[in-house]
Amino acid sequence: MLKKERQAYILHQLNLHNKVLSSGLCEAINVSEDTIRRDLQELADSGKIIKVHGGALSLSFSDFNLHNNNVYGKDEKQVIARKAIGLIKENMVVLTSGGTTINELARSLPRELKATFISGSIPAILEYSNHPNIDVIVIGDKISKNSRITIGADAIAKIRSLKVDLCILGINAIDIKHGVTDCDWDVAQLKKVMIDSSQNVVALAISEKIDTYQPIHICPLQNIDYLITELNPDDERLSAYKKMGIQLI
Amino acid sequence: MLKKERQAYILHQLNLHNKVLSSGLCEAINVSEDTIRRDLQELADSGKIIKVHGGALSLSFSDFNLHNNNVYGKDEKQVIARKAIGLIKENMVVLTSGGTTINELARSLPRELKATFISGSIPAILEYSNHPNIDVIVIGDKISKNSRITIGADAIAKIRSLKVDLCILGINAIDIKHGVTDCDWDVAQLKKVMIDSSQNVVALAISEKIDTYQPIHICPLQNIDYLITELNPDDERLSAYKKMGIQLI
DNA sequence: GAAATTCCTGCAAAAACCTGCTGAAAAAAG
DNA sequence: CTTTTTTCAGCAGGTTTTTGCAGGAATTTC
Repeated sequence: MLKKERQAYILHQLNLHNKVLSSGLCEAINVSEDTIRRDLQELADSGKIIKVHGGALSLSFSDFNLHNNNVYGKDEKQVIARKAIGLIKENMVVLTSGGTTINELARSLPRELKATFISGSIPAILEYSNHPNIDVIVIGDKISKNSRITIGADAIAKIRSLKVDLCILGINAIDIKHGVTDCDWDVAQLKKVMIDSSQNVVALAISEKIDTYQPIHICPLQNIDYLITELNPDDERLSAYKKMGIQLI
Repeated sequence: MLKKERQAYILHQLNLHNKVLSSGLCEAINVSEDTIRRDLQELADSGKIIKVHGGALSLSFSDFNLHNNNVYGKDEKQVIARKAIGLIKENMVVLTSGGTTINELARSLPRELKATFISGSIPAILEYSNHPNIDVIVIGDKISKNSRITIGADAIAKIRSLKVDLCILGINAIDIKHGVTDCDWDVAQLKKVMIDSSQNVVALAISEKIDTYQPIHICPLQNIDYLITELNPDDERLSAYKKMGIQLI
């Protein structure tokens, strides 16, 4: 493994977990601890990381004002992201919505995964396009300031013209009676079309959104193939959804 | 195997695997390691790859952390950005290309400016969408890893359907004889269409790109209305362009 | 305060790099 | 069609980078 490559790997790990251990890295990359130390030293000298005894910390650890750190429920979302990644197979075409859970997913994609991602979410696109093996297709239209995704007739028409393998939605609310619901009309329209254009639909939600609902209807539960939360699939809070035929992960 | 052929092979391998080893290449192509080294050197000089000790990496490796911080010629680009902002009037619709100069422009836009920006450049879009008073319209299509802009037939068709007030291009090379030129075919196509769809065209270039040219033609000097560099408009290096009727800023 | 890590310094071997040179091949000129 | 010029690939040498290791200093932890 080349030096730059190693350092990129370290930075990536650091973005993901906010900390790395020298010991862990030299294990993972299979080089001597001295080499890791020197890499960390270099990265620290160029101001990309904060070196500490035994490893290093990400910069965003200190200035906790930065975007990805104060995401609400970050740990849960990382768990969800990891589970969702398991559903993405080689060379799939995947359509994703916006939202912080999706961003977490985008950031955690393994380097070696080859796939095509289609999205209108600016933060997600940015993450996807950092990945070397992922083709990214952008849904164009006007950007909605709140949600940082493209919305409008063009976006909807474009999505409608697709037929992809997998659709991964970060959802705002789901319950037995109303199905999947949302609070933003434009976003809801988009999600509807995304569901129609996909073979399989995956819903990502942290557990506190389970059994809640919002004013705008997106789809009934029948349209959802997988529901991913940070909970164990056997958790009783999810049993009702299992009965509806949704696969829990 | 010819030189061009070899280099094409290297680029191909690089697109495929994101890294190549000098040793591996000289094995595969069956030439001496020096030859490979010289090829890599050339490709690196023309900015197509990133050369590292032991081989080379694809451009998509350049982590955006590095992108934001040590942009080459950053100070000059900030000067250019400030000048360019002077051309943007209230409620204008502005089409912008990609490139680090444009990113600098996007970052420097005054908070109170109300306008609509249209672009396919991911970093630029991100900056625009941080601004409170700017409407952002995204040109959708597949993302080119090298340039981080959307390219393709959809993007071109979309741009062709527009007619905007101002088009701001970060340009790669300009000289009296060839006009505006570039080294990336896809990018050149986009810029051509952007120029056609705009009332006025502004070219941004740091002075060292003045009087240079690249293989792919974009437009003759007649199509350019304004040329902005970090130099004083009266600088003698620019006088030839003034004579051609281009307004210098 | 002692044991265990981790860190730093210097060193040496291996790998990769650069420079200048040479002869061969291709391109341009006559 | 020949001569000249230019470009190209390989080689020799000397230099730099990278990496792992050893031994001692510094830091953490219990």
